[in-house]
Amino acid sequence: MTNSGTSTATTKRGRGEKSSATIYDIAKLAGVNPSTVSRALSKPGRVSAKTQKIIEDAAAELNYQVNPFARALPTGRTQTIGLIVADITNPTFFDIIRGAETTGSARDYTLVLAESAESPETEMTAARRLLSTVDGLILASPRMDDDHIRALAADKPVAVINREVQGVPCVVPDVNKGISEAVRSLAGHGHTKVAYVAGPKQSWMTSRRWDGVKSACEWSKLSSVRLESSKPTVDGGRQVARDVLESGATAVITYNDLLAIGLMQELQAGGMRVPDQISIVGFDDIFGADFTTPALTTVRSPLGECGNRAVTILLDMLQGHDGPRQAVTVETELVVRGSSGRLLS
Amino acid sequence: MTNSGTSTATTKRGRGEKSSATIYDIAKLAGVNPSTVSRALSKPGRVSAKTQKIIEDAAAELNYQVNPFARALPTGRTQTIGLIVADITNPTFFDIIRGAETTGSARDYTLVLAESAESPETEMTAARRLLSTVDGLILASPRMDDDHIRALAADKPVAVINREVQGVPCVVPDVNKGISEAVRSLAGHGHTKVAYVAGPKQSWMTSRRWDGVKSACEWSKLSSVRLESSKPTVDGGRQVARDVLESGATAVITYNDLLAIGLMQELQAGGMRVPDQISIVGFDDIFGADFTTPALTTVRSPLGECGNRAVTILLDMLQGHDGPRQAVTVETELVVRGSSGRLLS
DNA sequence: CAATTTTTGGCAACCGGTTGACAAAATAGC
DNA sequence: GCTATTTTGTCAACCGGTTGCCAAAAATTG
Repeated sequence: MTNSGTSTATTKRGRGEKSSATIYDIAKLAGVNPSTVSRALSKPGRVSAKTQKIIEDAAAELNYQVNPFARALPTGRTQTIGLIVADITNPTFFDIIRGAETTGSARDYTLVLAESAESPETEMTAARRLLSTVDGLILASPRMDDDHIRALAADKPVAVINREVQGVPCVVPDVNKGISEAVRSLAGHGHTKVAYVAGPKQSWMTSRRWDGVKSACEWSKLSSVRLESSKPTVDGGRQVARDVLESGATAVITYNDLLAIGLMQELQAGGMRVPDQISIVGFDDIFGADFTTPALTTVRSPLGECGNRAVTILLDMLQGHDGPRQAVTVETELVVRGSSGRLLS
Repeated sequence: MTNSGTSTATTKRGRGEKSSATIYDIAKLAGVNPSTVSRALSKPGRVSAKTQKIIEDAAAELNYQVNPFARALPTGRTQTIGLIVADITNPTFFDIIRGAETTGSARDYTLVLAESAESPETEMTAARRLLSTVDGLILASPRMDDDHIRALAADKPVAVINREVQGVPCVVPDVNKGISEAVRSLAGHGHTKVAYVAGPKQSWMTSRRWDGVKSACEWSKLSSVRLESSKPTVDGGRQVARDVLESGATAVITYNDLLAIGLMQELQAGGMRVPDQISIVGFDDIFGADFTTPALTTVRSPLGECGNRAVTILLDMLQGHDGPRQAVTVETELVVRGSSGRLLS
């Protein structure tokens, strides 16, 4: 039925767009059927070596590039992966994006980025929209609930970073290792009371980290207290400074680095000497964590590896392998800088 | 790639993929021809009001979502924009990305992100690859040469941020305004010699900023000297500290904030008091610029607006309007923080 | 009321690939 | 040399939309 091999090369194709070579052009140049060209380009081996060479040479001569839409239509595949992050300007996601992009590129996949702006509704909308054009989806610190995530995973392969969801492959930093190191370090410096400044209420990682802090303090026989913050930002850290002082804690572990930085700035502005009078430990080791004076001690999450592993899992699933049954964990580690140390008064 | 789509879901449509409604399903339910459905959905008005309603109701009942590949094939349109940045983890690009994404979303476009890793070759490869799937492309601080950029623009609409390219629409911060404010401020504080720490040699903006610094210093009768850095990073700033001291300058303007931050850290580690003994001014007001002690004085580029304007220009071009003949400029402004001030010794 | 014009929905070709089915050509086995 | 099997290229239907062309129906005009 389709007999477009008769239409001329340079006009009327791709209506209104600049024309470029198609498999029909290659077929004409190589003297074979377009289906043979398609097979040669997407299933080498199904075509003889001699024919394969003729077609490859013709494709090179015509500077042929496959039209991804035309290929996606019959196959449903687009060689793209979607990645949704909670906040595109939150540096926690930089290395996740970087790791995902690097691994995807290595396997000829393009990354499409979107953000949820911390809203479960916006996140779901973005996810549904992306799912129609990508092969698989990664959700980094997703805000929607587990059922919604599983519903998405029923459509196409989904991987989650920074949260465990039953039935969906996940990559999660093992926060307990880094927290244990942090608490051990603080105990060794003579601290006896640790405050934990929490993150967003709907964040799975907020309570995970609090659980880790509590457990580690119990182990090291330190007392611990949880303080709420209004938002996981520098400003949120500033706002919680009074609560921290009133808590009587001499060491603070925050939900993320931004809170730690804001807290440090506010305490220093009030005359507190860090770490002489209070030690501060952040989380994630984000970009800018070492800009402060003193530089921030923090629990580093290997976020690049999170991105890397999530993409690897996704692409394996796209190739027919089952996703891992249990969450893949990556290790955190304490990065000691100047903001934590021995109490001097 | 392996053919994992061997299992069928419910019917033989979308081979191997989960089926969903198409215009053929709507046509059957509404009792009209598929072409009528297509017209109703993409050209309301070309169909009678009565038929339009029947079709819209049927589409809603079937939870119909247009397949973007199928639509892209005959029209060449995908409702996506590509954005290539030089370094995805360089905070200069965060607000560009944010501004672009926000404006794109508002007009129903998806943003596809890629990076050039500061390499003209990688950038060209990414650009060629993106151009086959997006409607238009934005290059932020591109590293490829002008001819290559114009070649891309010959294929599809292209807009450039942070650089002027003849024949291609550009959005460029007017660095001279911010630089003039910075130099005026330094002159007012009694400084007489300003060092400029340059950025990447192939960066168009490097020399633009140097020209601005030179001119502003001449105007204010300050002497100026240009120092090279090995890379536009915190480490690059550290490495140039000795050169800065040897130059005898009492004020420094750097190519970007990262250089300023590294420089400040190294000078402070060597016992210099900022700003009492040397003033430091950065550029762009990136994320983390106010983490330092003292917080960094910097020339803010309205990067979000750059992203915003570039998308607006691109989408206007996609709707048939000509791009602006001259570069669109956005104003920079000096943000005075603690790292610049009066000399005290 | 008839002729003319406009509106509207259907037909089918097309976008650029993929792929099952088929038959011709090539190869292997007896 | 003949038969059976395998290899290989072609045919054409398909993926899910779009749209030029056409004719029937509806509306308008004289």
